[in-house]
Amino acid sequence: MTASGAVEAGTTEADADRVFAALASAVRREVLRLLRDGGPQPVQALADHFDMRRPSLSEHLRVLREAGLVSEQRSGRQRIYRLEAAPLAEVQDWLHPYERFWRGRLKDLGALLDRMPDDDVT
Amino acid sequence: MTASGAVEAGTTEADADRVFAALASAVRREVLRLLRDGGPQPVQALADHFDMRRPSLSEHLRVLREAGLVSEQRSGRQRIYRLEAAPLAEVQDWLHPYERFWRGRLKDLGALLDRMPDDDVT
DNA sequence: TTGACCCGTAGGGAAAGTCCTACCTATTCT
DNA sequence: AGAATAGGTAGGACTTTCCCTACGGGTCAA
Repeated sequence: MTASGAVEAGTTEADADRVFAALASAVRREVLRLLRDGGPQPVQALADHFDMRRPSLSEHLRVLREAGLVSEQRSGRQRIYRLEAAPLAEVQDWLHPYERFWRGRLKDLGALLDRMPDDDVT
Repeated sequence: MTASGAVEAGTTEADADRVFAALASAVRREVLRLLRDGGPQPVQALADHFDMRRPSLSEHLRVLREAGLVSEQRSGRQRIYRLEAAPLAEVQDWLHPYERFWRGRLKDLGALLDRMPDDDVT
């Protein structure tokens, strides 16, 4: 009921924790970029881009997998990793309510309204 | 040249690390939501929403501050915290190149193209 | 000035993250 | 079958995070 369901509207806070934590690493973001620009790839092809032992990269891949950001498909003795962007779509959804804070001049209106709850701050 | 510059186009990987890491905590995301919906507030008002000692919340606020997600303004013996959404705008920018992976049927086209770089995966 | 209040910092302990070096399984080639 | 290849797991060292209890500095009210 967590990954195979149809729509799965409910994203828990723990899910969001995992996704943001997974993104909080330059190595893992680079892995996602490689999968985005280079398509699905086996581990070795990804590892070539990093100055790091393969077991360490394996752990990064595990973090990405548990966040739902990549999936693996076994093919012979290789594991093909593929980008799974659904969690990123949820990040974008999470972002929406904040948009008015940086969208053009609307920001000024928003900031003005936000200043009202307090009495005066000089 | 890091926080007060005009446009500051260059966002380093370390900056992104800090922003995503800051967002990887339900407590800190809730702080952002409180500032978004309730406007700028002093620490005590924020602390009332959490089952946590205030010094701990202070550390969370420091993490958010160092990520540029909030700013503080001293007012008497209070510190008014305000949402700073600029880093969130950069998160959205980071997200853009991934959009085609979840946008409608375009996803299928993208997935098809992504499958080509490899020879055969059966 | 004394005391109450707001809030940050210091330091400690438990847990988690990140890298490493072995080591293991599964698959393919000869 | 035996060797080589692909890649995950185990366990250790080091660092970071996150919570806590003290404690210190600035501000306001009496």
